[in-house]
Amino acid sequence: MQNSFTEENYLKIIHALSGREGLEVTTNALAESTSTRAASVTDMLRKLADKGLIHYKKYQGVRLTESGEKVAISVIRKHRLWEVFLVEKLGFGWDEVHEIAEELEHIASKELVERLDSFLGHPRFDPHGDPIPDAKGNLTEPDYLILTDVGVGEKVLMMGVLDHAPSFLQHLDRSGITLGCVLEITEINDYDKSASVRINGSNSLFISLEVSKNLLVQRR
Amino acid sequence: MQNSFTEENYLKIIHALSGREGLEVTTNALAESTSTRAASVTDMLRKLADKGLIHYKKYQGVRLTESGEKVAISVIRKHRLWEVFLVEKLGFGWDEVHEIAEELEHIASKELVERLDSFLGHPRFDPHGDPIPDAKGNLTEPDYLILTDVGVGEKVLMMGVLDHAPSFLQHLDRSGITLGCVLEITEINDYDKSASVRINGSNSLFISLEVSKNLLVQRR
DNA sequence: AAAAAAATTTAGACTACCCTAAAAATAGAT
DNA sequence: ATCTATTTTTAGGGTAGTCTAAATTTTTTT
Repeated sequence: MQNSFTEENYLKIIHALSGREGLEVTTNALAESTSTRAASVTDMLRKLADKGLIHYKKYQGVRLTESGEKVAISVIRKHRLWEVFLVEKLGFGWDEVHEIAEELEHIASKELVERLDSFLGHPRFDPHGDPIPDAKGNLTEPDYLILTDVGVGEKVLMMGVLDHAPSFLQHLDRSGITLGCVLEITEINDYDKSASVRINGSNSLFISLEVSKNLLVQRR
Repeated sequence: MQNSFTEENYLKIIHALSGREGLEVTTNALAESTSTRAASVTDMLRKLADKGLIHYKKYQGVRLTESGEKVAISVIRKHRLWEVFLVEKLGFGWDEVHEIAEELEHIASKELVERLDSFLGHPRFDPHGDPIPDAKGNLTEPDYLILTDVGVGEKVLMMGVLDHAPSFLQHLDRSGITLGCVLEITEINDYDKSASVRINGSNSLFISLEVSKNLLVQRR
C-alpha cells in the first residue's frame, strides 16, 4: 500500500530526530515537530507500527525499521533534489525553497526523481550544504565542525547550516557568508563569545555566538 | 481558505466537461470523470457551492463561477507547464507525463509557477498541443480542425491530440506522427473511412477513423 | 398524462487524521 | 520506597471525503 503525505512526514521527522545513532524518539518530541498533540501522535505511531515502518513499544519511544528508513531517506532525497532545482534552475534564494520542497518531496514517481537527479548533474549537497542520499538510499553525513569549535587564527570552509530558518539564512546573505566561502576567526570575545571573522580573506565582521552555533565548517 | 487537492480536481474536471460554452455539467458525468459515486459528487458540489466556486441548483447540474473558473485555469496552467518541463527538460515522452503532472499541478506556490514559466521560455502550448493559460488566467482555445474534416489532397499541420491516453500517443510515435509534422491525405477509404496519409512529404501510412478523430490539425 | 426509467439527492456509515479530557505508566524527588 | 510530576495512552468525538441503499426528482416512453 502507498504511504500518505502525512505518514511520509512522520517518517521524515522521526529520521531527523533520531539522529545518526538512530536513538528512540519520544511522542512529545514528535508532537512538537509535527505541530499536533501527543494523542494524535500516538494514533499515527500505532498505524506506522502496523505497517511495519517503525519499532514501537508503548511508552518506550520509536525507531524506524529498515523499511521506514528507506521511505524517510527517499523523501529526504526528493526534498533536497527539488531544493537544488529551485535554487540552481529557477533562481530562488536558499531562504525561499524549504516550504515549496515540503510539497514537492511527496510527488511519487521514481522515474521523475532519477531524471531530475540527472538533469541537475547528480548533486551531492543541497543549497544548505545537506547531503543528498543516492538513488540506492545511501546517506552519508559528512562530519563537519561547528564554528564554535574553531579557534582564533584558523581558516575554515563554510560547508552548511544547522538552522534553516529564512531569517537566519537572510542574515547570512546580508553578512556575505555563503556556502564554500573561507572563514578566518580573527578574534573571539571572551565576554559573549562573539567572534570577528574575515570572509574570503577580505572584509571582516562580527558574528554572534548564536550564528556561530549554526554554521557548519571544515578545516582545509 | 485554501482549496484542497480534491476540490481543485473537481473544478478542473468541471471546466473540462463544460466545454468552451460553459454548459451545465451533470452529476453523473462528474462521477464518471472522478471515478467516484454520484452520491459523493453531490456532497462535494454542495461544498463547492458553499465556497462560491460553482453555481449549483439541485438536479440542475453545475457551472463554474468566475472564482471557480480562476482556480480551474490556474490548475490547468500548472499542469501544462509541468508537462512542458517534464518533456523538454527531463526528456520524458509525451505519453508519460500526464500522471506526474496530475500531482505537480497541486503545488501551491505562485512564485514557483511564474519562475517555471520563465525558465521554460513562456511556452504557449503543452506537449500535446493544448494551450497554456497565461499568468493572468487568459486561456484561448485555438480553433483547430479534426483530421476527419480534411479532404483528400489537403495538406495540414499536426497541432494536437484529443485523446491523451498513453496507448494512443505511443501509437502515434510508432507511426511517426509528431506535433508540427505535415500531414497530407492521399486517399480516404469509403468503406471504413480509414485514410492514407503522407507524413512530411515522404512515407505514407494508413490511419484508422479512430485515429483521425483524435488528431487536431490546421490548414497552412 | 400517467407509468416506467434514469438521474440525483438524502440518510447513515466508514477511514484518515486530528482534537480534548481523563486514565495509566514512567521518571524524579524526598 | 513512596509520593509527585511528567509523559504517554485511551476514550470519545469532529471534519473531509468516500461508500451503499433508499428516497426523490426529472426525463422518457407509451
